[in-house]
Amino acid sequence: MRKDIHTDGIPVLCVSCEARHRGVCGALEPEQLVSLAKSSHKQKAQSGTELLGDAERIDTYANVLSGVVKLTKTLSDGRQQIVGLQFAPDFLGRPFKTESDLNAEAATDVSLCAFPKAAVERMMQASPELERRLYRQALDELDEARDWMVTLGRKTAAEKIASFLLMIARNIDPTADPDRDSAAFDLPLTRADIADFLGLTIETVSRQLTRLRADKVISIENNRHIVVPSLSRLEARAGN
Amino acid sequence: MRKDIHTDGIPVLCVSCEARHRGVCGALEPEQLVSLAKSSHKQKAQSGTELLGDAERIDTYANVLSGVVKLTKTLSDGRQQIVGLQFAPDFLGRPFKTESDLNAEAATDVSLCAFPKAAVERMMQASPELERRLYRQALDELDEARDWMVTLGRKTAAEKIASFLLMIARNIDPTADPDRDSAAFDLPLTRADIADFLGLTIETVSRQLTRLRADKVISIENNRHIVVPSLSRLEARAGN
DNA sequence: GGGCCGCGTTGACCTCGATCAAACGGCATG
DNA sequence: CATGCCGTTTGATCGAGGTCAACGCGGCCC
Repeated sequence: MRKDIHTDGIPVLCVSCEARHRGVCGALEPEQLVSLAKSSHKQKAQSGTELLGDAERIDTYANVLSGVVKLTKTLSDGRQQIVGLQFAPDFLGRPFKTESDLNAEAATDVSLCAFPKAAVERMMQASPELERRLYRQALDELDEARDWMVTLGRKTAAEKIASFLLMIARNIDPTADPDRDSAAFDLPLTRADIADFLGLTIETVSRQLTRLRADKVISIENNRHIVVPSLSRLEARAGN
Repeated sequence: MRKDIHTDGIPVLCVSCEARHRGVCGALEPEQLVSLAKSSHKQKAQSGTELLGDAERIDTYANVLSGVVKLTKTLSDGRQQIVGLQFAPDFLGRPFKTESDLNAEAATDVSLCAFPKAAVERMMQASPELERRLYRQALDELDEARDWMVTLGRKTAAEKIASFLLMIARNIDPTADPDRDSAAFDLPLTRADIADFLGLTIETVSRQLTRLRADKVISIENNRHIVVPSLSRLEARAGN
């Protein structure tokens, strides 16, 4: 499934795009890939780095190769809301707009494959297949955003936490068997980030996590590592 | 601005698409329009009609010609959340998926211009310009969804109501001067719908509306007609 | 007319999650 | 080793918004 295409030793679009029908590889002919590759550069950013500021000009697109990127919006008085999480191999960018209205920040250490905006847009003109791929991702992100609207608007704190853990379990390791009933993973977000994602406070997040632990639905090691013995038992608490 | 193209007397894609860079007209050559027109049919639905059920097969797309369509998601215990509102001239449909995971319902009396899914998808293959138009709308809807996530997750009930009224004022009449400071309109939603949109209860919606009225920020006639003497004063309460 | 229904408002009360405050553990630094 | 910082947990209290209940108003049907 993995398509590591190399040009002059540079790995290009080098993620398993097929996993969730995302990313841009697979949409291009080899010679197009090589052409795009020459304008790309690999990029590392450690946790907390701002990748794109609000009201900043967008001049690059990027493929997330590893790690998690959080998209946030902030009200004038500082209240913050995470409006999206991008996992590998998601594509980071906003076509048809030159200015961003949100912040992109590395939630964990992140590696990216960045392209000049112009190169991607030229390639999009040339390859309807690429444009379609990006269109699909936009629609998938829209579906996800709408699912989260339900969580934000109508679920209790306990249900929000359960839903969040399920979402992470599903996204953090796209190669895992989708039919498995147990999972173990490191949380890519701090309690503060989780709170900003779910529209809660850190205290409530902490309390609900300890409650899930007390009820033996999860176990927690080192504050970050989560073990879920039964995903279905967790799902029963997500309120869907 | 208005492009009413008629074929055999049938008005086709007959809305002013340019208004908000939405809809599909303007993206097609006249002969393509005519071809699509032949497969289309105008459709009226009165308030409350379900246009598309959850888990139903999607076999038509439609352009909203007038009225408002609400997109909802429902949890198993009946809690409901509105995840999108479609105004004229928005396009209603979900490419690349055969099954819906949400409900579409006429919030007001609605008129639609419906197309068979297959016809639109054939046209999309033929016209990259049309696909791009739809891609743009998907990105716009994604931006809107993310804005609402902030509202749902981080704003108070009072701020939610103010934000909602502003959104309606901006969308209900796309021809209005964007720089005006006053507005008057009929609410396209019942109190229950507004509650489902904002993640509140009808009682809270009612209380916050009467509070805005008491503070002379709005006036209300017949429960539905809203007059906003100063949009900027309303905006000051939206908490952005 | 009277009764009913759908929609909206208002009041009294309660609960969930926010707020305020304190303390803990890990880790880096002097 | 003490010190401080950061992320997290836990406890005590408060309040915004939910819940429950009553009532008002207009339209519709008998």
